[in-house]
This record gives sequence, structure tokens and C-alpha cells, in this order.
Amino acid sequence: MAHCYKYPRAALTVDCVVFGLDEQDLKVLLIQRDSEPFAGTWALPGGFVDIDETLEDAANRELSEETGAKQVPLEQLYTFGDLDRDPRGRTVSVAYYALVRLSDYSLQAASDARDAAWFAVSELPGLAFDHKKIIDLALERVRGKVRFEPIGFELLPRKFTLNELQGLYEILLARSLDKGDFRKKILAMDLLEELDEFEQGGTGPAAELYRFRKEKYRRLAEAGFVFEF
Amino acid sequence: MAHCYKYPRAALTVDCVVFGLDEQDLKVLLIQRDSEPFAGTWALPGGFVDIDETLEDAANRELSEETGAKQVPLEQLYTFGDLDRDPRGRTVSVAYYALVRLSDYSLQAASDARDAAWFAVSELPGLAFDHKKIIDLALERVRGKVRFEPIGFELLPRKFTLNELQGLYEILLARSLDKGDFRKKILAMDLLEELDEFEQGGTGPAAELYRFRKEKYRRLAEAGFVFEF
DNA sequence: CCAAAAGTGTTCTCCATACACCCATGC
DNA sequence: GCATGGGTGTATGGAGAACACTTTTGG
Repeated sequence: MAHCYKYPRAALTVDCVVFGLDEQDLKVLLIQRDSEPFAGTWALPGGFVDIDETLEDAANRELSEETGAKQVPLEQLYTFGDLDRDPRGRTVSVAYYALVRLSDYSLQAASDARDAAWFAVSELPGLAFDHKKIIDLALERVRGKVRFEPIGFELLPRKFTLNELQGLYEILLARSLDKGDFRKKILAMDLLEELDEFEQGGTGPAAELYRFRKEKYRRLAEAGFVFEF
Repeated sequence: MAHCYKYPRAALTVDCVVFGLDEQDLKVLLIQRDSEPFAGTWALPGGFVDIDETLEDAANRELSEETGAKQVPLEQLYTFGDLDRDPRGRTVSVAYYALVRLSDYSLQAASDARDAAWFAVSELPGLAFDHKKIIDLALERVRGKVRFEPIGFELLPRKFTLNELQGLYEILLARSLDKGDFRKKILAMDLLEELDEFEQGGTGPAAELYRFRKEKYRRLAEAGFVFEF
């Protein structure tokens, strides 16, 4: 059953850039393509948008089908429309991105993907289509956004130490931070809850665990407060 | 000659939110639709993307066809894909925005528009489709961006006084600024060129004219400098 | 002379930075 | 005891906020 139109129409797809944090590295979730074009090549999870689903639904569906990751809080990144970005013909892709806790997701390749895996952003394999460009833009967006919105917490376990948090900011901002100043600044916001629990690291004293007060932040943000680091 | 596909495809359009500044008001460029749906209603300039043109080319073409405005430096805003946003059927629209000098553009309605005109953002008429939502998002984006990029200058004449510039920031940030502090801060960046020319306003002393040093800014920005107001 | 607008100077506070220091733990 | 890492305290400079003040022009 064919669908016919007066004018030719571009195909519409979505692609997802999902970031996770693993000790030292910021990682991206990729799938190995099972079908042409670019069969065998690593690529972002994504695919065609159905006629009766929203863009965001399509992104979440494809992500779930290809990697098993469900309920990922995706945000729209940018729409890529270069003429030659897909060898099958004119294809416009709406890209989404998300930050997740690596530990929350156990991957399982499915549908049109052979495999799904995390790659450090500094050691990406060759990628299909213009997906390298998409990841670069997503990185830029995340690095800009982390300074003005508390999105870093989405990458950490729910309970974390201040030093883990500092490490995260050092990775995302790509510079080292003063320990004392970091603690003062982040605690002064009064957005962290001290849990009176401790993490037994290897050597040295046990580190206090904290939790991000998401609800309090939401209330403050609505009242005009701007998180800034 | 019909074009047929195995699966139904959404239609793809672009919409343009063009801002201009007029003394006191931030204004948006709208067209009055000539054809159905929403004939007679005001709407954003925009239309269908041809199969062999990029999204940005489509946006510039539609803007030029419907309003006469050419060479507008458009930036992508967001892609709207709600299922019911167009009564003709599933339509996904990539929205663009731009800031221009009102004086640079003399409007002329054309093609499928009856009329084109500037409206103050605080006094918008009823709008077609989800265009109100698009303008609201564009406003939010501009208001956020003006603090970290020198985009305000695109709304002013090439030569301007510091007080005009201050007025612009007061409009965009929606708060009043201290004269002395504003001058100190903006001059301390050393991004304005003093022209030794003066503008004869009504009453009071003549005001010094300045020009934004775009090239210098570009060089600094590449070296990591961040404009911040 | 007066109102309005251009432009300068001063004070105070707060915060980012840099850096020194102390304490707890494992080996 | 000592290296490692957790956590606190302090001096300094610079930027932002608030506000006073001078000067120039048209009416």
C-alpha cells in the first residue's frame, strides 16, 4: 500500500545522543548497525518517525528498541537537514540528547542493531552518517548547559560525595577546581542534602554522602532562581 | 506527477521568527495568510521545504518570498512536531529566528501573503497554527542568549549611543539598569569603538556614538573569551 | 533658570581565587 | 610514621550595586 503526494517529501528520522559517566570518562551510547547503509558501522540509536507519533515518542521508542534503555529524559538538540547526509535520499533528522546514570541502564541490543555499547567521547569509533557532527554539537550543548542548570546530577548516582561531584564538573568543564572553593560554592546554594551516611573509599577518612534536592531546585527555579556554576 | 512511498511521510516546513527593535518595543515580523488554512490570520513567515534545498535555504527563501526580507542571518530555534499542529495533516516545522535592524528592511508582502507587518511582542494578534508557542520560545531563547553573546548589537543601528544600548538591554532583560554601572561594564570589555561623532538628541548634551567591534569580538571568542552581561 | 539627558566618581559589600592547614584512615 | 584523601579556615582583589554629582543643551 503506497502513500502518494503531489510533491516529493523528505524522510524524517530521530537520533539520540545519550551520555553517561564512568569514573573518569564521559561516555556515549552507540549501536552497531545491522542493515545497510553503514551495516557494521557504529551509529547513534535512532530511526524513522512514524506518522502518528511525536518526535519525542519516536526518539524514545527507537532508543528502547535498539538499546533497551527506557524512560530516558530526552531533550531536543538540533535538526540536521543537509542534502547528502543519508545515501538513501533526502533525510532530515531531529537529534535528541540525554544525561543518564550509567548504572541504571543494562544494555541489550535489539531490532536493527547488532550490538549496543558505551564509548568514551575521547575514543569514538568511526561513525555512520553525520553522527560525529551530532555528538560534537551535543557535547558543546552539555558543556554550556552544565554551568547554568544542575544537569550534572543526572550523571551521578543518587547518593554521591562532594569530591565525586567536583570530579564531574572538572570533566565537563575541562579544568581543575579548587577543593575548598568548590565545596563552599556548591554548599552555599543549599541545594544538597547531607545524608549522614558515609562512603568508605580506599584510604583516607570516609566521605559524607549527599543528595541533590531536586524538588527544592524546581521551586526556586520557578521563582526566578538561576543555578550557576 | 505523484511521488509515492512505502510508508506515509510527514510534511516538512520552516517558520521564521524575525525580531526588530523600534524605540521602545521589541517587534516580530508577521504575515497575513492569503490561503487556507487560517486565511486572513496573522502567522509567521514560512512554508514547505523543497526536496533539494537545505532547511536554512528554505527558511530564507520563504522569508524573502513572503516579506521581501533577504539575507537574514537565521539561527535554528527548535523543531515542532505535535501531531495536530496543522489541520492539513501531520506537519513537522523547523523554526528559525533572527535579530535584525528594523531600518534595514522595507517590507513588501508577496506570494501567499496578503500583507507583512511588524508587531510589538506585547501586542500580538491571534496567530495561526502553534505560532504563538514558537514566538514565546524564540523570545525566551533571545532573552537567555543576550546575556552571553553580543547579539543585541544586531538590533541597533551600526552607530549607536551607550544610552540606546542600555535601553535595548533594559527591554530584553526586562529590568532597569544603573547608568554608571552599565557604562563601566560595557566599556571595560573594550569591544566598543568610540567614533568621535555625536548624536544630537532633543534636549541635553550630544551623545557620543559607538560601534561594536565585531571582528575583535570574533577573535576573542575563538580564544575562549565569553561575553557576559 | 530649569528640566532633561550625558557622563563621571565614590563607597560598600560580596564573592571568586589562592593557598594554608588540620584530621582520619590504611599500610 | 607517612602517604592519601576528606574537610575547614583565611587573606586579598575585583566586580557589581547603589547613589551622588557635574556638565551640557533646549525651552
